[in-house]
Amino acid sequence: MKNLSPLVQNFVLHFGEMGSRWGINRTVGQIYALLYVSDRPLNADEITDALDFSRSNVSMGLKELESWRLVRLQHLPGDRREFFSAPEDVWMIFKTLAEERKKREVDPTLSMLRDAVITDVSDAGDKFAQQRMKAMHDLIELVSSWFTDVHKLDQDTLVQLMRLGAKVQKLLEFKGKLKIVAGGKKSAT
Amino acid sequence: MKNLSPLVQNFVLHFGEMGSRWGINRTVGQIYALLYVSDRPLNADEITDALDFSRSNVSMGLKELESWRLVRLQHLPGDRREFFSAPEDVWMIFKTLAEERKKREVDPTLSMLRDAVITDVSDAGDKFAQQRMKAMHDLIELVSSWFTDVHKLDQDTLVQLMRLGAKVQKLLEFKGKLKIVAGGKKSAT
DNA sequence: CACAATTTTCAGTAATTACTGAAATAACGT
DNA sequence: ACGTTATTTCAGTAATTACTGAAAATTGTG
Repeated sequence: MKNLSPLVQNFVLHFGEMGSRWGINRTVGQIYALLYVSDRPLNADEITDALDFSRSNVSMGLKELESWRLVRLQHLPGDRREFFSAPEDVWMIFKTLAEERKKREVDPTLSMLRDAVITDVSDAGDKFAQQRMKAMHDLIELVSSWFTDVHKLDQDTLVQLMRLGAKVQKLLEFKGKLKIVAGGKKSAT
Repeated sequence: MKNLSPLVQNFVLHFGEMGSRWGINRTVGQIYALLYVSDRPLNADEITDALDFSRSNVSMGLKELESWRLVRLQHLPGDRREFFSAPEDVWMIFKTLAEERKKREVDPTLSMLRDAVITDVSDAGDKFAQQRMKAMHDLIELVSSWFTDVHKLDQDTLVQLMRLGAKVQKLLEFKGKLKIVAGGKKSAT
């Protein structure tokens, strides 16, 4: 790791370690971290140079980051090389990450569960297993469609909701009461 | 994989694959899946038998699942062996998982970022990097403290909130208006 | 189109992580 | 305390995943 300040080096190394706890490997994590804190787009050689692993590894790492939509490729005028940068908006990054993980991990599971619960089974053990799968399916579906829904909200609303935290309960209770008063027959569900 | 119905076998295999995308390895994923759909606690030998890998591997896998608080150990009267089961409440499972991941992945990152942003730096590049780290820190802190907060809500409230989805925006707008009317000086933040 | 610069691919190898079997330890009943 | 049964540990090995260097492919330029 050449030419990296201790501050950046530390950040990069941490992301390397963390990366390997997720599906992403160490070098990919480091490349992303480097791009994230860089004040300008970097080309593959600069990354190779800064992080000290092979040029081909950087190439593969960048490909992987592109598949996660976490880096943007751009060309600088009068320069033939490809430059990479990490989008600046942290909320956008968060959303992208959530979307990709959902696509790769949640959706396949959901579809497996959906198939499983509509299978005809006679065995008592299978019946029980199916109930359990249904419970899991319903939870995942609820949470993940909530996620998709909430993605549509603009950033300010999202921040407002987060800041509200557990106090959202009061708001929901209040909403319940409103419904009773307004609708008469509707209960506070 | 002996004595497993196709339904269960499929579920178990899927969890094995998925497990390896997370930090958890294939066998641990399979053990959990098996316990999750089982209608009674199982002992280590039964698991070994059903999944066809070594007794010692099962032992290690169970230890790992215990460290994630995803399985419960219990003793059956008149039986010396240890029996394991997966807690039934899916919301509880989800919360446990979120808590553990937060503890293992988010908290260390947060603490690294906190240290990084309070470091004194003079270099312009470092100053920029620090800004970026601050943005990341603030987002993670917001989301993760929201998580902690929301954990305290009872299940029904949580489900209600999720069902509301993007409509929560209306509620927040309404809340804003209320504040203006009631407080006079308070703005709808 | 030929050449130079850049990026990608991929077979081979290194490093890491997962798994096993045997031995050690622990838990219990007599 | 002894023997039996259950569980854990751990060194060795297998399997997987990550990384490299050299060669191939691609891209742009005169």
